[in-house]
Amino acid sequence: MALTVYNTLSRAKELFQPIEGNGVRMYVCGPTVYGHSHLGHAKSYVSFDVVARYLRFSRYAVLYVQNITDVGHLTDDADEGEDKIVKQSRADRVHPMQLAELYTQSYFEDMDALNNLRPDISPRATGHITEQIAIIEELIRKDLAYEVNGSVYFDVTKFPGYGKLSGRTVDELVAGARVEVNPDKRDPADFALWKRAEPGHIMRWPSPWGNGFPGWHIECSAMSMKYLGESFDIHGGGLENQFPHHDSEIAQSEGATGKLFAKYWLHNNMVTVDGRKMGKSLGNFVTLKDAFQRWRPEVIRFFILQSHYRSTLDFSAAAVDGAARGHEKLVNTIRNLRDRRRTAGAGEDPGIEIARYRASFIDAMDDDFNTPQAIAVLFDLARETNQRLDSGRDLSVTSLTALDTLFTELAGTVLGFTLEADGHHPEAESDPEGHLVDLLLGVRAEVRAQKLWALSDMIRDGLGRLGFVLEDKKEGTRWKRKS
RNA sequence: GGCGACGUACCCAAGUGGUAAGGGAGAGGUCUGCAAAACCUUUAUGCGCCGGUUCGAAUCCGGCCGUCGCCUCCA
Repeated sequence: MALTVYNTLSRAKELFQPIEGNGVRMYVCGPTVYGHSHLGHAKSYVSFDVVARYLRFSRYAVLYVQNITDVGHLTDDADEGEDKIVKQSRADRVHPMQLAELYTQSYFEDMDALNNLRPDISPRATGHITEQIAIIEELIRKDLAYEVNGSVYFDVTKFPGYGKLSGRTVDELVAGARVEVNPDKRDPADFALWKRAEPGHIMRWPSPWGNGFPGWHIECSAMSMKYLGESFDIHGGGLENQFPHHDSEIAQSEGATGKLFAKYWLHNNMVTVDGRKMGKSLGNFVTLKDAFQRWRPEVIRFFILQSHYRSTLDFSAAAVDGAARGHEKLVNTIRNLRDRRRTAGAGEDPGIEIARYRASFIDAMDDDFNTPQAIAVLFDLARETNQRLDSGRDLSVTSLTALDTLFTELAGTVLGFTLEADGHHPEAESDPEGHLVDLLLGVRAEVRAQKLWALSDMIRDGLGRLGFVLEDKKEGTRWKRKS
């Protein structure tokens, strides 16, 4: 089977085929940095991280660009529209660039914690004003845009396909318009490419139309085409950005170049709370920094990947707790496997069909990145692995290593899980706390040899209260930190 | 009003024509001094409701009910 992806442009799953050879050029709409990232951001960027990881696993040469929007994201398109970063920076009494810097760093911190690989390029919108102006000039030259009072608007009536991504027509847009019509616009559906800066507006750049700042949509066109070329393979982003953002990107880019902009459009669905979208408007969002207080970042990642990227994911503490237990089961399996391998010799082969599991996993991922299905394969593999480990048979170090490699490849390389227990790593023991626990366990082993169970349980309960979980095995006692 | 999704067990969640994955929780059991971990058994004659097509439908078609998203900013 080959990789198929759901393309929003055709509203169907299509066979994935890069425009040129083996290279995949991929652009994903990054965050507007005026606040800490929340679970919704995590779903989007974990999803596309897995897309990039899986493409690389499938031997494509991926160039992944994800922008940082640090200017120009208007609260609306009317003249009252305000730059969200400017607005927040005024509230916080800091320079807009200071605010953008703070939340850019916060964003990377959170994404690193989630084990998302860094994009190959993370361009900033403010660093690409020249490129944005160039596109706007080209659009004016082609009569697809017009200047009014120092602002420039895209004329949607001149671009016949406007709305093709979201399946809208200009007529429908006008009929349902909820925004007061800006008198500068020729058509109510026209959108801003460049806005005149009012006196006192800090974020401003010189342009052929006077001092101003870029509109929201143009930065993605500028940065994607600069680094990926006029036509590239994948454009990703959140579902809610289909319109107007992505339709406008298509109009600007294809209007300027006359070429296909992006071949495949991938959109991830929303995180909901009690069935309602988690977002800034409703104020019902959970920041990642808060979530990480309660759950390990890897658990959040696991929770996200247990649903499909195109499905909504309903957040509740109970649901994440459930995911945490499932995640722990996989962690325990890896631990069981590695513990056994340390003492294994030239035993027998357990007869687990590694190739079959690998193929099932790939089938799932090939089907539009079906990570819930892929994780189900991992659970099946985990059950069979534990069965063999419990069977009492003497398993060979070779076969155990092969299983470990399989887990590391599928769960680790592709899905981005380390699946390491948070605690005892006998090979690399350098933390004093660990040595103290080991010391206590040595004492407890003596106590247990004398069958002084009350004393033994006292140590176990006491360590339990301090956050250490003990497991008495035939080979000795094992411990880990509570997750 | 327009456009688009979704509704699967107590919870989360796959499954787009062939007789309901996986995880959590619950119940019972094996192992254990007891736990923990792991394993085994078990938990939806049914996939919002009503019709239709078909040998066969959670999956296709029609209607209805409900929830949500987009049409202003949001991943």
